Formats: sequence, structure tokens, C-alpha cells
Amino acid sequence: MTGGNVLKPEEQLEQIRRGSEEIISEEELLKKLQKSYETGTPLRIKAGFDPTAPDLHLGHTVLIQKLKHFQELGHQVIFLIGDFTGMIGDPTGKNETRKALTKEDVLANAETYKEQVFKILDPEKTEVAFNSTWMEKMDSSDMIKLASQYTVARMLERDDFSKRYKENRPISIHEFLYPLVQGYDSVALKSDVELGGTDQKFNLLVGRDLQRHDAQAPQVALTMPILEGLDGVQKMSKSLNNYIGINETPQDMFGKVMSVSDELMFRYYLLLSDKSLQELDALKKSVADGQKHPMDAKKELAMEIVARFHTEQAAIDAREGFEQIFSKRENPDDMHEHAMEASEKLLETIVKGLKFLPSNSEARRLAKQGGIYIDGEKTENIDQTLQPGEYILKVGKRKFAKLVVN
RNA sequence: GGGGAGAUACCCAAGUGGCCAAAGGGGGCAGGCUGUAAACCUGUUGUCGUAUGACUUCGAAGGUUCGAAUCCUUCUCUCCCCA
Repeated sequence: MTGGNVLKPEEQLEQIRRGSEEIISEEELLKKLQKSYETGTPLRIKAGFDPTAPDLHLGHTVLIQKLKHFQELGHQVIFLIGDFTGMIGDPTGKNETRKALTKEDVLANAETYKEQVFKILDPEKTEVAFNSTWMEKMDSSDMIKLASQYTVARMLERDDFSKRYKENRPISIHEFLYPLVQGYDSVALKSDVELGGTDQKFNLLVGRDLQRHDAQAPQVALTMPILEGLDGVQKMSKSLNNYIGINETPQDMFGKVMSVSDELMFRYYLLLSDKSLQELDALKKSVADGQKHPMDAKKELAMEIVARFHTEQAAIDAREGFEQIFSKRENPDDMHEHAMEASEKLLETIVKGLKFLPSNSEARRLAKQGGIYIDGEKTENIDQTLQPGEYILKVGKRKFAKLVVN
């Protein structure tokens, strides 16, 4: 750590602790921070990411923001892309071995990752690593050696494994390799701290054990809470389609935040907002008192999030657009324009032209239920064609298009 | 290695020869009510040029039958008990 005003270890710890679920252990972390402070050597902070899902969403940012905190404190952040572990797939009980990605895929995904992650992290100060770098050098006997460092009984301590084991659900042997390899990454990187979601706790602890085996000082395991998705129950994930992607448009982002329940809103505030804990308490209180409408509190949150990944102005525009569509029930200002022939049936336009719906049947269903509007009128007959001119088409709650019929 | 149980749509789960595109629940979607919140009510939830129709779907492939998710054969996968 060169120059600058480096915070004292205790103060650093204070910042690191904020929002975290668990730190194993705080004493060790404090010692590491002290040593780092005294010697001017930054700590190595590792966090691993799956290369198969390069579309980051707010759930991932909980972790990335914590990385940023470390970065701001002057430590060395290592963004590890688990291209080797990606072939295994972190055991989730879904029981599927992932297809091995090609080098090109991995590199392409890595690029996408960087692009997104560096909206939060400082690219100059971030080390990007791939675990295939050292894992591909391992041969079978190395692998066996690695595997010999852990026992089945200890593996079964992992929640997911023990649960499946008790429920008589299958566990493939290769799934045991995932924690081992992830743990070995810590050895290879000589990491001082590894960050992960609470679901990663076991894996992080394996890293400590493997480092001890290798006569390294064990890393500190720091877990962050898992962010719930839009449904408020299950974790935010792409496959559950309950996520807010950080590459989404300001309008979508804003809308999705607004669709979240009031309860979940506070959770998002806690884990995503830059508001201080005191400010949050005050906010909660004023909502509870009826001083502040929950919707307004939610709008503020939505603004903050949109501004983070886009711009302040984009946030303001998104808010205005939202109010226009949903509060005033007007049409948005800028709609996707779609040119069509007078001979084209509405149905075709909706399904094939605009791809608003996946099948004709679905479109007919929706029409029958009154979910399709033309110029604000519910339209059940979607087999009709339109006279030349311009129309506003609304499909479902939030899909709009301006139809230009020739 | 031996014995037993099982695989149904997005998920859970009923269905043992035609009335099964397949009960019920969850989830999703839409409408109502709202604050695009929650809760609640209603509808809907394989595809297909719009259908008392056709096609695809009940782990896979064959077979029996006028007719199969249902019966038979083989295969794949999972779980349990014993060794």
C-alpha cells in the first residue's frame, strides 16, 4: 500500500463487517489487517465467479460491492473466473454435469464479466485469474492427492450434501471435487480472504483446510447474505427469472424494483443501498409511521440502483417513464417502432414480428383474457388486420410498441 | 453381487386399457382491486390459421391391441435393503 491515507486496522474491520453475514474469524482478519498495515502489504482478496453465467444481476453485486470496499481500503482484489470449476458446476442438487465450455466461450464470457464488474470495481486495481491456469496442470495423481486431503464425512457436513444424502437424493462423486478445487484455488492464489455468499461457506472453509495442509496461513472466510429475487422467497437467479440484471435498461430496472414487495424493498435497501444504517432506520420508521408512502421509498431505491449502473439522468428519466405508464396509465414516450403491412394479422405481428409472446396459442389466450390493447382499447380479435396508419399496441402489462401500418 | 421400489407437463403429485392434453396443489401469465407492493377474487396455463379437429407429450426403444401414461420385452437412470 503506497501513500494515501490508509485506515487503521480497526477502522478497516468496521467497514468490512458492514452488511456481512459472517466472518471466520474476525480475530484472524484483524491480525491480517494489522500485519498488512504494518508491512504495507495489501491483503489478497479472492472471490470466484462461474464463467457459464456472465450476465451479472443485483444478487452478484452484493459480493462485488464488498470487494469494492476492500479495494477502497487498498487491498488486492482477485476476480477469479472458475473456468475449470465451471465444468463441474457447483453442486445444487439439480444433478446435472455441465458441459465443458470451449476456451473461446470462456474468454468471451470473461470479457463480458469484466465489462460488467468494472462498473463497480476499479479495473486498474483488479487482478483477473482463471483457475484452469493451475488446474489444467494437475494430473490424475495430483488430483488423487488433493482428494485424499478430505474425507467423505467432512464433505457430508456441507448442508446441501447432507440434506440430499438424508433425502436419498443422488450425489455424484464429482460433485465432491467442486469444493476441493475451489479450496485449492485459495492455495494457488495464496489468498488472505475469500468472499462468497452464505451458500459458499462450506467451500470457503475447505479452502482454509487445504491452505493449512500446504503450510499457508488459512484465509479468512467472509460470507455475504444471499439476495432474494423479485419473488422475495428464492434467491435471485437467472434460471428462476426473478432477477434484475445490471445490463438491463434503466426503465426495466426501475420497473422491476418497483414490483418488489415492501418487505423485500427493505432487504434490498440493506444489501444494495449506500444509505447508512442510521438512514435506513429512519426510513423504516417514517414508512411505519405513515410519514412516507412505501411506494416513494421504493422509488428512491429504484433511482439509486439505476443511477449506479447508468446515470443520474437515466434514473430521473426512468422514474418519469414509470409514472407515465403506471401512475398516469399513459403510453411511454419512446416506443419501439414496428413497421408492418396492412395484410399482416395482429397475431403474426405480436408473435413473429415483435416476439412479444412465444406462441400463437399464448397470444390467443391473452387476447381472450383482455391483455391486448390497441390505442388503449382491449382487443380480443387478434386475427384482424389494421388499416394503414399508426397504432399503439400494448401486450400484457409492460410490452409496448408503436405499429406503423403501410 | 443379490433382492425390492420408482421415473408423469415449469415443480410437486394423481392416474393401471378408451370418458387423458392427462385430477389436485405450487409457480407463471392475464383480468379485478391497488401503490405494476402484499393479501384477496376470477380466468388461464402443450402446439397448430382459429377447430364436436389434428399433431406432439407421461424416462428411451420396440411390441400386443381397433385403441396404451396404463399391458409385454429390452434398455437408461434414481432410491432403499442385504453382501
